Amino acid sequence: MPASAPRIPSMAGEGPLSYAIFELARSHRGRAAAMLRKLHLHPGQELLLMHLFDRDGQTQSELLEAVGLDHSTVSKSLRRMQDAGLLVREPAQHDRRVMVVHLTDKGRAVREPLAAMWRALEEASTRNLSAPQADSFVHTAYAVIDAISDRDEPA
Amino acid sequence: MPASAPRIPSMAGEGPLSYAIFELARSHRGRAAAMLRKLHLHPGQELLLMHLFDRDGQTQSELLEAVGLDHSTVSKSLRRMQDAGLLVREPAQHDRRVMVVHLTDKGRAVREPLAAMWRALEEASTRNLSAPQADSFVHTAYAVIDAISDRDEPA
DNA sequence: AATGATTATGTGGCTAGCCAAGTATTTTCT
DNA sequence: AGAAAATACTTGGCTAGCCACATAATCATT
Repeated sequence: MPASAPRIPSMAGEGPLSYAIFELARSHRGRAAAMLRKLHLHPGQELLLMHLFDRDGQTQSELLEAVGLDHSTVSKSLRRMQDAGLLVREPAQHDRRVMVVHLTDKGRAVREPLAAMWRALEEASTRNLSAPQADSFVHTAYAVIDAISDRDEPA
Repeated sequence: MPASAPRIPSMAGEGPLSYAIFELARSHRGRAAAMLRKLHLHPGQELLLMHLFDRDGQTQSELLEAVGLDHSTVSKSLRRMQDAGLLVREPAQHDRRVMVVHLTDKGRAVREPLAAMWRALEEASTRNLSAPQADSFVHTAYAVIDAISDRDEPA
């Protein structure tokens, strides 16, 4: 029992849904991080790998657009993943600014274990949930994402 | 339109709920970070403040237990918050290991703006949601939290 | 063709967060 | 009392992630 249920500060009552998202994110990330560590991955790296599994040889820009993170974050993560032997970056021929990212054998080898991790994480997360309840949750989650990422400055 | 909807990698299909939590966490954190920046706070600091608003003069251990983060994280955050003039740390009289944390006037001044931020964040998050839908979402979120933070190693 | 803008990426600097190791003080145990 | 263990906190080291600035290469414009 490491998590030691955090106490809820009274100000959280100003935003019950927001606070719930907050706590959920922390729990979920912690759990995912523990599972990823067994695959020798750091949180966030699995996202890049998953996009490369879908299409190897993407440029850094394409990946960055796909994951939606800052380009500096992606740049640094990819460098560390290259250092770890998961992938290789090479400048493109027709445009020497562009870096093309290719998985290595070691990178490709993570595919099945990573898929298994997602299944295990999903199983753990939905343990207390009925199927419709999970569906509804996912649906609402995307509605919230739409609501808060729509425009930058609300007004 | 900064967010630029990230593409969903096919492996996310192994864990639709987990992936939704993932994306929701990122959107929500980004939005909260932007709002907190206007209060000159960094993400995570508001949690510590909120607990101090409930009870000033807590020890570092009590705070750490309350927020559920690593003690080193709390230690560093509190130091930076002290540097920023939000709070003061002083060793306790009866036990000189213990650091007692007190809000400064500047720290207390953040209370109302922070509460307003939570209300604004909640309003933005629930914009597309009916009240029962939001309630149900929160309920499910805590069910997921219970499920994944229950025990450390599932088996 | 040369200049200026745009694009693609890298670097530095900051905070959050974790783990592991270290220090200091108190408590416990022999 | 003295030694060992537990407690409270700090520090160092690492990655993620952001912003801001810098660099290089391509494209556009005159």
